[in-house]
Amino acid sequence: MNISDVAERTGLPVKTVRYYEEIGLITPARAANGYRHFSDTDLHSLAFIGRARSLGFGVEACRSLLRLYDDPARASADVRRLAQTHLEEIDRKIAELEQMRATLSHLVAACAGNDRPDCPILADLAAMSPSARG
Amino acid sequence: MNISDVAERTGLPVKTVRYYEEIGLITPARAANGYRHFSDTDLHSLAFIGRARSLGFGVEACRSLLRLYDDPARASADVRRLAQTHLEEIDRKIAELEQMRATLSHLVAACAGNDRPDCPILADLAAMSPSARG
DNA sequence: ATAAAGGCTCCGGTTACTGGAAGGTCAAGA
DNA sequence: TCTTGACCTTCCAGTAACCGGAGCCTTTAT
Repeated sequence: MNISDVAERTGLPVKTVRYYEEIGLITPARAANGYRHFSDTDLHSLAFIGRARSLGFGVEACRSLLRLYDDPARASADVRRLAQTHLEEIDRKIAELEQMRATLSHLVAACAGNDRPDCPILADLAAMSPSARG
Repeated sequence: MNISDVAERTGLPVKTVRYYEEIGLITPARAANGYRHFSDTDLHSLAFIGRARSLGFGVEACRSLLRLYDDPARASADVRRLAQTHLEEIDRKIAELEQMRATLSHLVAACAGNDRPDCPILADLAAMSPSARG
């Protein structure tokens, strides 16, 4: 299979597939003309990576997961630990975004949104903290 | 005030303050020796930016907000629109993370996390979609 | 024969900084 | 006066995970 075939079948952009090769996640064979030739294993790895990426794993975590997948002697505890760590990171991000959302939605609701200059949003941003006020 | 003073008072790293000058968010004066000299206005702008950044606004949005803040003839509707757009972006991100979280926590819960190789997490990642199975 | 489609590499840009190197400046103490 | 150490400066490189495009080669179809 050529690169556009695997791109279509994995849903990954062609550029991304080349990138994954560049960073050593996959190592497709090369045809005589220099074209990449993807095996079913390559295709499978790419699909695996794509799925992991869609769950928010970073590419280095994907590399680890792929290694674990390829290791018949792996311990599921290692996989679980990776996923657990990532899950905690997601929870942190959600909490941060929820915090922003709370403040922001409050401010948006308080803003008249008309042609007058008065604006609680700007007022909030401009309110200096004691330390900055000196 | 020198750069470390404003850094301390705004809570922003020195490097970040220099960066904000580089991209034109602030334009501090320079002393004869080349040192940046920050006015109260600069300090205030930096605090404003820091607060906006903490609400998740991108630096370009910060630039817009700062411009609006400096424009006495602004319409609060413009500010509100900016904040509303950002709020929607936050909601999109939260939804995406919640989706990841749901799948991931399900998988983590299903994984024994012992020294055996069987792992539902890897099984999920390895499950090929029909399009890829082709 | 030619043109479109697909492939290749390499370079630069994205976001918002961060770290570090090399070197000038300033205030305080011996 | 000299030195030490804390500041300050600029410039360069790197981070995450790609994306866009230039310039060039190969294959496929007409």
